[in-house]
Amino acid sequence: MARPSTPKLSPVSIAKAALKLVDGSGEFTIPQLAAALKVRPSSLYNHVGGKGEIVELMRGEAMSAVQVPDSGQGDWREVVRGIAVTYLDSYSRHPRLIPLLTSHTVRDRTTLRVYDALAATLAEAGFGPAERLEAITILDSFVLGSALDAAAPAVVWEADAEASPAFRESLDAGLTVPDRARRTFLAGLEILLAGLDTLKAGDGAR
Amino acid sequence: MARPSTPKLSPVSIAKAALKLVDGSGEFTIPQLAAALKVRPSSLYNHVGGKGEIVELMRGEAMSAVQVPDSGQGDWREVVRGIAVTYLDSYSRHPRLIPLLTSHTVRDRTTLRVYDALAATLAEAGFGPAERLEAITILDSFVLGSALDAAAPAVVWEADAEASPAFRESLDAGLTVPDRARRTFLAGLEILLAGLDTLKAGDGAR
DNA sequence: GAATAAAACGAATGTGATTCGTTAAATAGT
DNA sequence: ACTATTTAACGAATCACATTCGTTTTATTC
Repeated sequence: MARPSTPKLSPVSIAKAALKLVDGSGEFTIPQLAAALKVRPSSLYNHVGGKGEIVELMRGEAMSAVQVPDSGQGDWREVVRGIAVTYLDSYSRHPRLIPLLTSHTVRDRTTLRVYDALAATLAEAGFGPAERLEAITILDSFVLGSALDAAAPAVVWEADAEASPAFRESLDAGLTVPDRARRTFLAGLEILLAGLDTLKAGDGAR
Repeated sequence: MARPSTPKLSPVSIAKAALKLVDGSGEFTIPQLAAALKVRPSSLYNHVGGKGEIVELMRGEAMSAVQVPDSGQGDWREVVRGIAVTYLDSYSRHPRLIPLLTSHTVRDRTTLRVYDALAATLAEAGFGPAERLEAITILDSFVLGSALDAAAPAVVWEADAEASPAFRESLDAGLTVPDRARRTFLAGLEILLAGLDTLKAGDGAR
């Protein structure tokens, strides 16, 4: 009952268990988590600093899958598209986690690596410094927003009695589409990729 | 001490006080809120159902500023642009509120009105039902993501030692730009507006 | 003017996050 | 091998928060 031969806990195992809870119910509590790990709540504090740190560990766990290409061969659009899709996918694997992450958006190593890769790719494609930042911000906003939308659809997905005909009709037509969120994301991404050139031609740092 | 001549509370006053707390510290608790209103915590429950409902009221309060045009005169881009900008602005007035909203799905009149207006405008512009939903989702994702980015800057706004040259250069060039977040949002919005036509030409309901 | 509803309060409950002291097992140092 | 130290579990205790309930007093309604 005191110290076991082989530790029952570790930061990673805690993060994984917490992630499973969040995937299931959208939230987690320390007692729940402890129960899932067959441990008393206080035991967790021998491995992690607190609930906030557990959230950070979950972020790391969810982002660990993101791989960025070695940079710069082929069309820049190809590279950026690949990064954006991977990025969204790793969010989408744990949709209910996203609301927890948005509370204190700390950027970790993985995320920074993504920005570096994007910046390098865009630089090579002829984007100036300020234009790069603009392009990255736009892409990032869209990915994050899309992930959020997939997690907790901004629209009530039932045709309310109060919705206008034009809108209800859209809901009826759109909701049957499988993989809707992802398809829509891809469509939006294409539009952005096609249009980012205008930044280049534009006024630079303004 | 019992029932006062003139009520000290109302749903709106509660929402406003809560909004003030959130604007300040990014969160709010019932005791805090009660203290700010010079009232005991339990008194709040005579006016609102619980903390979740207070969050919904805050959403309504933040959205109350959004005005949607009567629909359909002038270029649809003009109308959509106007809605998107107002939408972002009302989020941006209360940046720290956004994380609280993302947990919960929307059921708010005001917000629904915005979607209705968008749907009507796009319908008139020749977008089919499914295409409308796609366009709305894309725009909404971008606005929400941009608001989040403005709230808690996605990038660590100091050139980390670890950042690549291409990225650091971008930071140096971009961070001096005043009103950066908003300008970038407008640039991205233009790209989306210019590109949404491709959805129309596209495959419709697929 | 009596009955009812509204709006404040205080007390109490239940749960969650966190801290601390204790204990026993593993590990390191000699 | 023996001792000292660290590690990792536990239980008890604390504090804060969200919420409920019963009570009281004041408005409002009939």
